[in-house]
Amino acid sequence: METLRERKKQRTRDALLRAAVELFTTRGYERTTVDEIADAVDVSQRTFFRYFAGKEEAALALQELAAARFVEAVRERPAAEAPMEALRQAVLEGWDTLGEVIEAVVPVELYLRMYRVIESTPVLLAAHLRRNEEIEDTLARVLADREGVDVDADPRPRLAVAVFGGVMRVTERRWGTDGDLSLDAMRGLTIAYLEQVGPALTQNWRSS
Amino acid sequence: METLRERKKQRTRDALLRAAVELFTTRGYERTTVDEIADAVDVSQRTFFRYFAGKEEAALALQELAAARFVEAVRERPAAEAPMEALRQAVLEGWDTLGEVIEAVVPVELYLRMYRVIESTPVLLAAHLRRNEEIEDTLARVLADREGVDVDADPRPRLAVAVFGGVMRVTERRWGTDGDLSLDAMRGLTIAYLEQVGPALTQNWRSS
DNA sequence: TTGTCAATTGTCAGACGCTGTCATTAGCCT
DNA sequence: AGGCTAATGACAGCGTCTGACAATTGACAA
Repeated sequence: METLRERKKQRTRDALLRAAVELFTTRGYERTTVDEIADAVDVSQRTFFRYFAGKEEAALALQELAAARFVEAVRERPAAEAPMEALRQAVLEGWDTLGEVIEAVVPVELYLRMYRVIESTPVLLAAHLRRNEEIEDTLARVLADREGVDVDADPRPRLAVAVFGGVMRVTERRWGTDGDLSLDAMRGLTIAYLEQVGPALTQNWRSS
Repeated sequence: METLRERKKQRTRDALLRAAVELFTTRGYERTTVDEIADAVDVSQRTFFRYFAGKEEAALALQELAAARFVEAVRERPAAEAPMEALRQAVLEGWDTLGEVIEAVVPVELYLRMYRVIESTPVLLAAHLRRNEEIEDTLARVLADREGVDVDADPRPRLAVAVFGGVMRVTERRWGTDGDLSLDAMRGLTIAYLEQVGPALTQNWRSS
């Protein structure tokens, strides 16, 4: 069982995260100060920085949950599966179960709106993309392990993951731009776009 | 002919950029303050911010030159060329002629060292990746125009560019990690990695 | 040449993110 | 209960960046 101190810390962190996301999605990221977040939870500004390395980290914390889940899903895919297929299945699985994970902290509604804030805030988008690269690095190692190749000598794991990541980014952006901001819509786009990668690279666009 | 005022402005900007890159590559990005850059050129801190939107912009200005050149090269590719081939040729052409463009502002040596600074400085890497995405957006439009498809309705231009961009990023990172930090080495890696994309996506990695 | 106008710059003040330090508070454990 | 340690608050300070205003300097016409 958890100690009182740990429970208190968890509650403070959750409260800070909730307040931050709430403010970011209403007032906007840049127009929200750390002081406002801290005040909303009634702690000092210094305490905020003890729970989050910076304002950015609070803004990306929810995405981090989704990402961690995705990496886990890839790790648990059967080894017999081809690399790209494992990534595909893992990401689809992720969209299906994401709701539960997020809902434990904030309403899914907020998660979806936070996504748009990230996409429309240059500094957040930049941080998000950098984080994506770190995740791709992890995934490349996972795939290399599965296939028994050396990730430093063989470029194929990194190439495959980079291509997959690129497609997912295009999907993500399209999703954020379209009107339908739901996990179901994301699922559909993911499937459709992954199917079109082959044709986009090899076929003649004009003849279709 | 240029007016005196314009020449002076250009000289100030060049001097600031040179001083900034010089300091970034020696002392490091984070450990260099805007005041130091401004002092090195003997202007006020405020003036620095009139020439550059922020410290970041000064750090990425050289990369911006290279990127602009690349986009131009794609625009000038013959329309008959397949999309991916046009990108491939343009980027190779870019590596060949990059030296001249850079040398007009700073020694190429500094450009190459600045690349490593970007790669190893989280906030700069993040900004670099975001800028890459903007460029990919531009390229998608260029390709869509060439092929006569609608960039908003047809996902293939964005997918193709994203895949290409992903491969280039892997190449770039490998280049920065390897010892040989020359434009020739970059050229070689680019060719090799682009050749391996197909195999990485379709073939079985274990059997080769 | 000189006076007027506009552009460039310096100075100052201040917001905001973030960090180090130290005293204070509050939970933990014997 | 009382000592130990972790968490917090309060304060001071650094660095990036912005707004406002005054001073300077180049452009251009009378």
